[in-house]
Amino acid sequence: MAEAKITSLDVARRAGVSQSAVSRVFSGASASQATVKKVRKAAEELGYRPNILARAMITGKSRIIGLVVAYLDNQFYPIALERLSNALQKEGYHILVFMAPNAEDSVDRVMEELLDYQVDGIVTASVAISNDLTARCAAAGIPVVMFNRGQDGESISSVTSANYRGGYKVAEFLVSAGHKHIAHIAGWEGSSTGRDRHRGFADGLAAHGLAPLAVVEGRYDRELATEATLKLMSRATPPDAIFVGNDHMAFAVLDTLRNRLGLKVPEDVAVIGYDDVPLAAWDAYDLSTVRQPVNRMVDATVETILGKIGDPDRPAQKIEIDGPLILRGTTRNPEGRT
Amino acid sequence: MAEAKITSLDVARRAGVSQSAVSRVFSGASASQATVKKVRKAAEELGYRPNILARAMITGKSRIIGLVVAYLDNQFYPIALERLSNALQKEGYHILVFMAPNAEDSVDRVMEELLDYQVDGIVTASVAISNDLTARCAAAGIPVVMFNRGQDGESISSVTSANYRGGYKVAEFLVSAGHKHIAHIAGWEGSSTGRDRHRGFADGLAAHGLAPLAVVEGRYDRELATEATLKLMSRATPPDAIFVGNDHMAFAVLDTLRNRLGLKVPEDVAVIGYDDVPLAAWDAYDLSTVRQPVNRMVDATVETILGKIGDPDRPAQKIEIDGPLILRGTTRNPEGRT
DNA sequence: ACTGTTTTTGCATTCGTATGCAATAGGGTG
DNA sequence: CACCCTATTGCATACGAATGCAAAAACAGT
Repeated sequence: MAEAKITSLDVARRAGVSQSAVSRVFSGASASQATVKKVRKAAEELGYRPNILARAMITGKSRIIGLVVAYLDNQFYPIALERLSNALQKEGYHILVFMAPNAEDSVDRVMEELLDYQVDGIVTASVAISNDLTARCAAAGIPVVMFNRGQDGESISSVTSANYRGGYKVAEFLVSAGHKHIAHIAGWEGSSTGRDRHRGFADGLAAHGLAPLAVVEGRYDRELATEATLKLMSRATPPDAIFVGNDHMAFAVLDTLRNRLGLKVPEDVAVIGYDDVPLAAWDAYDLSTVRQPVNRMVDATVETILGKIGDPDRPAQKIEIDGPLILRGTTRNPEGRT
Repeated sequence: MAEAKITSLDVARRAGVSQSAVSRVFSGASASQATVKKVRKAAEELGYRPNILARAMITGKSRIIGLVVAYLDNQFYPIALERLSNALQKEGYHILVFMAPNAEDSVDRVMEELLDYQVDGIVTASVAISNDLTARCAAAGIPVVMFNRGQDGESISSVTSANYRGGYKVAEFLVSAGHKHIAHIAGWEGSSTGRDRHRGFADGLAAHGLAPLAVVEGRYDRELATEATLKLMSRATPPDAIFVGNDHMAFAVLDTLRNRLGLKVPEDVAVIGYDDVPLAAWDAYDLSTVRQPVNRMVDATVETILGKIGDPDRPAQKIEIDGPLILRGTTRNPEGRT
């Protein structure tokens, strides 16, 4: 059990050079061919690898990005995480994960811990952060990007899909398909994402002189979505179409409609979700939905955060990426449309 | 824009004590009531928080656990990750995520990077590691726990469910339900998990004088599972029951049977999966499956890794946790059984 | 060959915190 | 009040790598 801690000094000695030479070889600074070769050889033989933490202390760059996320049971997030991690890994960064139990202030507490780790940047997913915290991060010079969530204020970057337009598209489509009684099981009014989809949807209906038959908040939760569905369908005039705030809830809605209520989708009720997670394309659900282009959202997130790390003066950006309506089996197509 | 880096020295000056005093207050060493109060106050006012990386350099403990994982689209893993992260967070540890693109040697490369971060321990999920690497970690004194995967050799800890028994149970159940032509869409013979389930299953059938009708490797992949299903069902004698290596594939199998082939489950074919991910309980699939008790597996993982961090001499443990067969709608019950 | 220029190199210091050691203060006892 | 023991405190150093600076070496030009 050789508790071998091999340091740059060990390598230096073996290669017959100074510690600084070793450092320069491994941090890509200038060094002569000869030393590079000697150092590489010695390092190889000793199994030396630079200590990232020590390096971080000097340079002030830890090459760690903190990710704050509330839950991973909605398939959208693990997939985003996977992509994000891969993309960052390619740039030499890694993700330190922090779960933020939904409570509001827990996010702040968790973010403080995050700062203790001297992360180079923070990505928050499906989570809101206090202005106080935002300011703290800005003061500490740590870029923050909100993923799939926006927030007021100039200073904070965010990457979302075009939620307002998405909601609007859904409304237009459902109207054009001849639906008259259109309900909405909303996400959560406390989230920009949910609000924007809702607003776009309502405006889209209004443009055709309609209004939502009813709006119930589902808070991105299966249970609540199930209840909402039951409630909606037991109305005197039940909806003939339901726009659901995200796919995760839409699956619960479909389960409820088909199995619990024995209804036909889309004949009795049409359903449209939001996200287009992989599961939406599986036969069992075959859900029509608005796609959030995860890859492009992730790319934009990486680009934004790394950009800001590289140039702290870069202003905050609010990026919105448009995604198409994906029509599958839970909607019926309007006349003359494919 | 006050690029404020507040250090323990700043706090010390403001509190009128030495830097060591501040350090002792924050690292829980002994200090008088008076100093603790003064330091706390000064720290509060300045917004001081200890720099974990600097601390890590001295103590050699980073309070970071590396997680190596290959993919997150099988719901089992994000959920395990969520639980794991929460459990570790409670103990003051955090997870640094490394995606290991499936290729064999990429795991090793990724683990090397991991070591650069001076992690206190490593958890690998659904991934195998070379003996060389195992040795390196042992030499560096870094505990490794394999989650949901075992490996030969004394020196490496692992936490799995009782896969052999699980496979065995499935066989017994299917036999008792009167099935005669039982096929297996296996996981991956390169994984202990897949092998054990397969072996248990085969032995279980053998105990009743039966043998699998056919075994096809699905490699935990939807596409392959779909192909396998088509292939199985086009045989002269198609199976009347299929045991699928995990739920993720089983969903593809169900989609194929029901939608593509128009068959009835369980009337025409019964299906049993493995894992019991949340989705298995959703109405659209309602999949009978063997439960892997994620919570207990995660608890065992945390306990093992932290235990080994606390006491490096603790021997490696191979923990197996038994999980029940969960009967839902994709199997028909044998006579006289609930 | 000599001077001027550029590249390489080593020395010494730095990052922010923890900790062994010695000095000091505090507290109790007779 | 002297004495001893213990609890606190500050000083100085260490962790491992990066970097400014100056010395040394390599190179170029005439």
